[in-house]
Amino acid sequence: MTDQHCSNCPMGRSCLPADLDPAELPALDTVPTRRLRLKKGETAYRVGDPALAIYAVRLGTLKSHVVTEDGRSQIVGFHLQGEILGLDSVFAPTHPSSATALEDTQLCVLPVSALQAVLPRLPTLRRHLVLALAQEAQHDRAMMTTIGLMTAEERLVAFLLQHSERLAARGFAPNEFVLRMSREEIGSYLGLKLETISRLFSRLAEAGQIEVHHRHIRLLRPDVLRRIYRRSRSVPATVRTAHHCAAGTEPATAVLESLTAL
Amino acid sequence: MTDQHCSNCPMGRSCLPADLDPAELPALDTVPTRRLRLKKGETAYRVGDPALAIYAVRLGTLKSHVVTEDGRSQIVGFHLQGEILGLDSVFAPTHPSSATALEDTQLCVLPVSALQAVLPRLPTLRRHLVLALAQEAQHDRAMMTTIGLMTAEERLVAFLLQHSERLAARGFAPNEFVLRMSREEIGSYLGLKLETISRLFSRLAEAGQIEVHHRHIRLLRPDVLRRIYRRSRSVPATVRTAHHCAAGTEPATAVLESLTAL
DNA sequence: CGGGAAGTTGAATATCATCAACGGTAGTGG
DNA sequence: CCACTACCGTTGATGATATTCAACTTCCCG
Repeated sequence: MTDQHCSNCPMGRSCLPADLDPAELPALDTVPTRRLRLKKGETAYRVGDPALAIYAVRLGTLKSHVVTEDGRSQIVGFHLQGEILGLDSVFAPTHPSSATALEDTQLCVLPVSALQAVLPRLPTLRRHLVLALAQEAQHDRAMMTTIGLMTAEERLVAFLLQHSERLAARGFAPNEFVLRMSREEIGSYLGLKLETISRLFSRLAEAGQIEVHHRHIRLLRPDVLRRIYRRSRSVPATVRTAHHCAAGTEPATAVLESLTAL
Repeated sequence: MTDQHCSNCPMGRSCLPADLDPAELPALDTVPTRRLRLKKGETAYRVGDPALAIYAVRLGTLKSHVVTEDGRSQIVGFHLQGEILGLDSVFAPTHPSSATALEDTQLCVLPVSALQAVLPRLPTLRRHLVLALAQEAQHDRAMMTTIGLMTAEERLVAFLLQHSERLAARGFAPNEFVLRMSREEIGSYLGLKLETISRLFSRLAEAGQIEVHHRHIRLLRPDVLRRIYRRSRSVPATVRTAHHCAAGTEPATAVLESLTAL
C-alpha cells in the first residue's frame, strides 16, 4: 500500500498511461495512486460498498461477480492487466458487484475525489476512462445476447476467442495461453455448469480445434472457431479497445460528445 | 413530421419535460423536435444506421432488437411512452440495434447536433439523458444475470413485475395492464421460445397468481410474484427512474460527476 | 508426501425446444 | 357489416441440450 506515481511505475506503458499524451504525465502523477495488493481470493470491494474509487489492474486477474438472495451467483466480467475496474459503479453510489482476485494481484487505486480534481486537466485520461466505460456497456450487451442466443459450445468458443483477442491486445500470443479461472468460473460467466465446460473442452479437443492441458489452452483452428463465433454473434464490435485507440483519434461518438460536453 | 415544441406538446409533462426545471423550458424549445410517426412494424432506425439522433417516445411502444449472421434474433429492450430511445449508440458511430414500433407510435426526434448546441444551457436535460443512459446500462447488466441465472418461470415473473413497475411510474394501474408485445417477443426478450411463454402464463394462471386474457394481464398475487423475483435477482435496483428523480436532487454518483465534469 | 481442490467422465434426469395440430382473434377488404 | 384470412396463442407429444448426481483421477499447495 505504498504511494507511488505512474511515471516511475515499472509497468510502464502497459497500464493506464498507454493512451495518454506524454505531456499529461506530470499531471497524472498528481493523482496519489495507492497500491492495493490482493492474494488469490481476496476482494478489492464487495457489493454494496460505497463507490469511492476506481482501480487499474497493475498485475494479475480479477473477476466481477454478483449473488442472488438465495445464493446463486454469476460472474459478470473478468479483468486483465491494464484494465479498469469498478466502473460499473459510475451510475450508482455503491458497487453493484464484488471484485475478487483470481491470482495474486496488484491494483492502483484511483480515488474518485482525486479524479474529480485532475480530470479537467487530463482530457486523454478522461477519454480513456469513458472508452473503458463504453467497452463495459458494450460487453454487457454482448453477453446478454451471448447467453440468450448461443448454444453452450458457441458460448465457450466466444469466450476463448474474446480472451485470445484481449491477450493479443496486450502483446501476448493469441493462440496459446493459460487461463486464470477455473471451469466453474468460466461456466458461471457463460451461464453454464462446470461439467458442461469440461465436456465442451474435451469435445473441442477431440474435434482437433483446440488443445487442452489443464488450464493451458492452444487454439489449433482459430479460423474454424471464428466461423462458429461469427455465425452466432449479434453485435459487430464497434468500440475499439483502448490500446488500439491512440490519443487524439476520432471522437467516440457525437452523442457521447454532446453528453459530456461542457 | 411537423416541427413543434415541447412546451406546447399535448403530452405535457409525461414526456421529456417531466424532470426539467420549468425555467429551462424556453431553452428546450430551441431544439427543433421533428415528429416521427411509425405504424406498427415500421422502424425508427436499423442496425448500422449512422447515429444522428436520439428519440423520445411520445406515444406508443417500441422494441430494440439485434440479429445474428445466421438469422437468430433477440429483443434487447422495450420502450414505453416517455422513454428515451437510441441511447445505445452513445458510444458508437452507428446504431447497434434496430428499433421497431409494436403499435402505432409517435416519436420526437432529437438531433445530436441540436443537443450538442443546447445541452450546455440545459443541465437538467443532460441529467435526464445521463440518467436514462444509466438505466439502460443497469438494465443490460440485470438482463445478463436474469437470463444467465433464472429459470424460465422466474424470468417471466421478473418481466411482468418490471413491466408493472414501469407502468406504475407512468401513473397506470400496476396490477392490470395490456401487453403490447406478442408471446414470441416476450420470449425473444427473455431467451425463451413463444410456446414456453404461453405455457408459463397458463401455469401461473392455474396457480392463481395471475389472470390472463390474451394480452390483458392481471396480477392477482403481486406479493408472491415479488418473492419469487427477489429470491432470484442479483442486483438490487439503485438508479431511480427518471420520473422518481426530481430535478436538483442528489448527484447520480461521484464517479459519474468526475467523468462528465468540465 | 498427504490432503483438498479442480477436473473428467458416465448415467440418469429435468428443463426447455421442437414439431404439430388446432382454436381464437383481430384486421382487411368486399 | 360480415366474411375471410393471416397471425397469434394454446396445448400435447416428442426430443435435444444442458443439469444433476456420482465416482474417480489428477494436480497443486502446504
